[in-house]
Amino acid sequence: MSSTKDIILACSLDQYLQDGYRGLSMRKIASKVGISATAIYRHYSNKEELFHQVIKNGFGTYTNYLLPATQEETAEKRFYKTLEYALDFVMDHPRYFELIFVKSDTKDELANHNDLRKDSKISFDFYTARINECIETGYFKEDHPGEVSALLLSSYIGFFSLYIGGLLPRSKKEIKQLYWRSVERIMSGIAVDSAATRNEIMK
Amino acid sequence: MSSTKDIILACSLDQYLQDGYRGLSMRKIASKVGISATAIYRHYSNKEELFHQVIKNGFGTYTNYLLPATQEETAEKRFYKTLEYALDFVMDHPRYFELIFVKSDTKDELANHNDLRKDSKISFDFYTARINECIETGYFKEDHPGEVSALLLSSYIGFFSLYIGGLLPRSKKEIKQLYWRSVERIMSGIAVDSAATRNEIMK
Amino acid sequence: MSSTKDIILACSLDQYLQDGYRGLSMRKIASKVGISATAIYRHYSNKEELFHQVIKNGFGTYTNYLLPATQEETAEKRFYKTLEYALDFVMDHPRYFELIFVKSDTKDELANHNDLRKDSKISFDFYTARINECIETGYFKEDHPGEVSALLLSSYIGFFSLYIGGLLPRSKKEIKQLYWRSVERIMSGIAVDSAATRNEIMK
Amino acid sequence: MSSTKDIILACSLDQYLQDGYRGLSMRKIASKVGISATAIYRHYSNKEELFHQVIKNGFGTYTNYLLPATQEETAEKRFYKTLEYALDFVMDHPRYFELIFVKSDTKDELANHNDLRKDSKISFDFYTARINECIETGYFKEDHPGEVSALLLSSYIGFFSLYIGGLLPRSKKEIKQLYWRSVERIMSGIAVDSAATRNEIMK
DNA sequence: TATGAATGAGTATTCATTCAT
DNA sequence: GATGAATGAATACTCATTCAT
Repeated sequence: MSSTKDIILACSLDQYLQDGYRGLSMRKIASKVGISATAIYRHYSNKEELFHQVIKNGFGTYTNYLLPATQEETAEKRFYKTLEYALDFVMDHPRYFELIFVKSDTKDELANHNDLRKDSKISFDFYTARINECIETGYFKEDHPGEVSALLLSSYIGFFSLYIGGLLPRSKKEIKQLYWRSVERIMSGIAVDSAATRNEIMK
Repeated sequence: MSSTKDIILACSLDQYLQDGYRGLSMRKIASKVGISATAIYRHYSNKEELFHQVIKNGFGTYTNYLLPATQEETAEKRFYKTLEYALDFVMDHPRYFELIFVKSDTKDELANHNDLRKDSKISFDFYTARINECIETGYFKEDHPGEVSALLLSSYIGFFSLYIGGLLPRSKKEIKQLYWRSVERIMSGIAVDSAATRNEIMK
Repeated sequence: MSSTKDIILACSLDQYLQDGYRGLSMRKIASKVGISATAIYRHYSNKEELFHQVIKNGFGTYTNYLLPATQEETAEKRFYKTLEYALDFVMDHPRYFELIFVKSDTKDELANHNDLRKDSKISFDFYTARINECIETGYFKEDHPGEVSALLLSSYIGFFSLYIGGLLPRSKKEIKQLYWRSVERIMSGIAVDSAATRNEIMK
Repeated sequence: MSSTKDIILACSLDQYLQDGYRGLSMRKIASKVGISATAIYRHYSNKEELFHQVIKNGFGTYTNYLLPATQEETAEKRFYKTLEYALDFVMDHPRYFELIFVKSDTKDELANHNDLRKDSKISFDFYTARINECIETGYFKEDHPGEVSALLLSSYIGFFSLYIGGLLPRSKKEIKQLYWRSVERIMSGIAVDSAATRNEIMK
């Protein structure tokens, strides 16, 4: 029971995922839907509103990838499943990933629309909640959950941003393995333990 | 003694940093420079070549920020100075950072132009070289330098991508402090040591 | 009840017949029609398609001039009526004649579009068919109909090409008479009969 | 001892012969010559004057092909050599042929410039002179030399116009043979002799 | 709900030409 | 003789949007 409105949205997404923002024109969308360009205005008052919905859907999809992680039994497993599902998401929908995490068009939207900010915050809070659990169970060091969450999300976004941009030229299989090795590095640290030395140098 | 050619370049950058790629039109650039739109073509054969130069300048600037790090005395200091200068760069030129690390327009350029790939590779190799030194001096754990480099660059890009996108709403001062705390976390790891457990869960 | 689409076509023709291909610009056409330049694109997807239609109309008109010749009773009359109608065509629509027989723009179109080639072939085949009849009835010498057709068409095109170009500066009436005298010459030959001599010289 | 002026002319010709009139731009010519676009204006006051000279050269070349025919011993041989050299010309320089016999740009020039008309008249008169000779020697029927000349030139132009336009798709060798067969047909006529019948039908 | 027609602003780019040097 | 800088008009074409139906 998908209304024309939904079909327009889906095709906009399609079009965006295929050609990027520059390929997202009302006419192309309309032709993909099979209606006239002007018909879109029946459902969305202008391009901005339409694109707004597209982004909203993007966040929704991402969230739907993550949520099942909550069904795992232990905090540790919930944490790792979250990482795994986030990996699945970017592997399944690389341009989706771009849409919500990389594109500046999206960031402009985020800056101007509170509802999208809320959506985007969900993923962040989801990470934070998982991390919090791990700290509480003693699996993670005592730390500030939000900041750890920021670190993990940063690494995730930066990592796949490089990959999608072609700056980590590996096969899908290799990139997955590298992803997990990177996770492991963040878990255990890359430096031989000498926090004292570091503090001194870092001032 | 800046020639028109240089002024065009500077204004293109300005225009790009202000409005993004969508706002980068020959006419707008020209009006910013104060010449006719067609006069640009005397200096750059087309928009692509002009944008290419803009990006090239971006990479150049970034590289110029990093290079002085090599003058430090020890591998550790060279490593931390690299991180510090990278921080300076993004603080001084946040939209520049976007230009070379985030914008997909740039990635398209990278995909098609070997010279830019080379430029972009420099920063990666620079990181790798610093890390390699730290491993050799025993300051870092034995590890694959390129992969550690990828992790650090990922975190850097993702972190400031979030910040610039407004998803880490902090003051300049706070973000710098958070940056260093994140570095420290990567150094020492976020998990209580139990690699065995991790391996089991992560399969 | 001529739609805007038809008016555009007519004005394109007008514009072309007036200024040649170099004067055939979307803007000029639009201003002639009395609509905005972009409105044309509602009806023709681009200049090429529009010009394609103009040419197609040209061939159509030409064919419509010739066809009635088939209604004559004898092969001879059908042949001469064909020549007469071809004359009428070029007299009524000299720039039309140019469009389909002279302009290299048209030839480019012909080279790239099979449908136009088909249209253009019609006139040739029409001639050939008329000639074939005349050979069969014994009115023409035994000969290769296609080659005779090529000769007649060549003469026709070259003759009026010269006329339109102003290199045969005569009145309309005079040019018609000269046309028929030229036809007569082709019919009966210009040389005193001495094929043997010719063969010798021509090797 | 070719001055820059001559080189510009040669390159304009080159450019024209290569890309047609639409490809004949001052900038392209200049780059071909190896000078700046504005330097052309030292030698030709504008594009029109330059193109004028190009056409003039075209006629000159054509004439140079024909002239040696006068050195034959008999009127008949001079006539056939003329036809042969005209064939050579179009085979050697098909785009040249186009320039002076087909292009409407040239015709516009002819219409506006007496000197070109004079040049163009030379070829016509040359034909006429050859034909006149043949009539006087009794090799051709008694006839109006100028009109016979027009017929021959018409056939020549139309024939190769079709060939160059791709409407007589034959090999170079075949087209030459067809050319001579067409000449033979014009010599001896295509109709079985029955001028009376013709006169009746043609009224 | 939807369409077809139309618009005006905008896109990159090419061109012949002028002018100061 | 020649150049480099610049211009203004023109090119085809795309776009989001409006309006009458």
